[in-house]
Amino acid sequence: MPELPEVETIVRELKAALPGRCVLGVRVFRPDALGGVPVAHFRASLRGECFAGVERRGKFLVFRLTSGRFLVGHLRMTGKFALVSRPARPAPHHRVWFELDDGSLLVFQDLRCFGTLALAERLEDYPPLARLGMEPFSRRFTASWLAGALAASRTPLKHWLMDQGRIAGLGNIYAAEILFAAHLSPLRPSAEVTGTEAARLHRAVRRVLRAAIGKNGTTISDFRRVDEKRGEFQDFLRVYGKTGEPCPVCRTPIARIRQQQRSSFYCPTCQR
DNA sequence: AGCGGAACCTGTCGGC
DNA sequence: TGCCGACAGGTTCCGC
Repeated sequence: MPELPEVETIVRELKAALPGRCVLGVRVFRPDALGGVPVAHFRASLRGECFAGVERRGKFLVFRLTSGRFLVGHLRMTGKFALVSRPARPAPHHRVWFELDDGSLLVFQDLRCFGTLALAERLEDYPPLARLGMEPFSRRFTASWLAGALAASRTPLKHWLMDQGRIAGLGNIYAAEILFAAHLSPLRPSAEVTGTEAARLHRAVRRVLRAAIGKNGTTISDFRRVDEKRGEFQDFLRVYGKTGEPCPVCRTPIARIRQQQRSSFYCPTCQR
């Protein structure tokens, strides 16, 4: 589910509600969400903690706690955070409850159980975060940086864009949409991208992500915002999931291929 | 360096 | 109706 725009949407909504709230209690219904950390330790560490802030790094959610420590979450395919009033019992996919001091509940739920929660003393000590590459909205993400980074690899563009160690936050949907916007084939070896094309790709990355954030992300089947509302960017997708439908620019049927065990969607005419 | 495959786990959908 | 395979927004690890 969640790529950068969906995580950004959730972070913005949590940021509006969570800072200042404190954790009265933690209930863990699915211990494997904790990446091997013993449940007792996780609960004891968080009880009494207060939220100071919520940020996004790549597709990770970073909860800054008043003690100076961090709770770091990754939603993988089907994870969600929701702020709800406390139900009598956990819903089927509820994994962890954080009971807050205003009577509300921060719920981590995850149908497929790929998502993770972790505690970190310092962010740089948490390897999954340390491995991440460039933030697309960082000032250091420039067309010339992109051109140089692309030149260093021959991997196909689609795969290149989804490599979190290069640019952090792009997944299968937005890699496809960005390549369509940039008129570049997902199959193109990254080192063969010219300077002009790299500049086009750079603009497309920011333009597509900004548009998707503006529409609160993409809900294909089960992405939900913090308040259970759906995103709206699915109505603006141009190639993702559109196999056989006419390209919005040239009417060529959108093609679907397999790359790195993932589906890629593109227009064979517009994207070269 | 880069690729294919498998693994983690659950649910849905289409075909027969 | 039922069974079976394919597929799903992600990441990591292993072998070639």
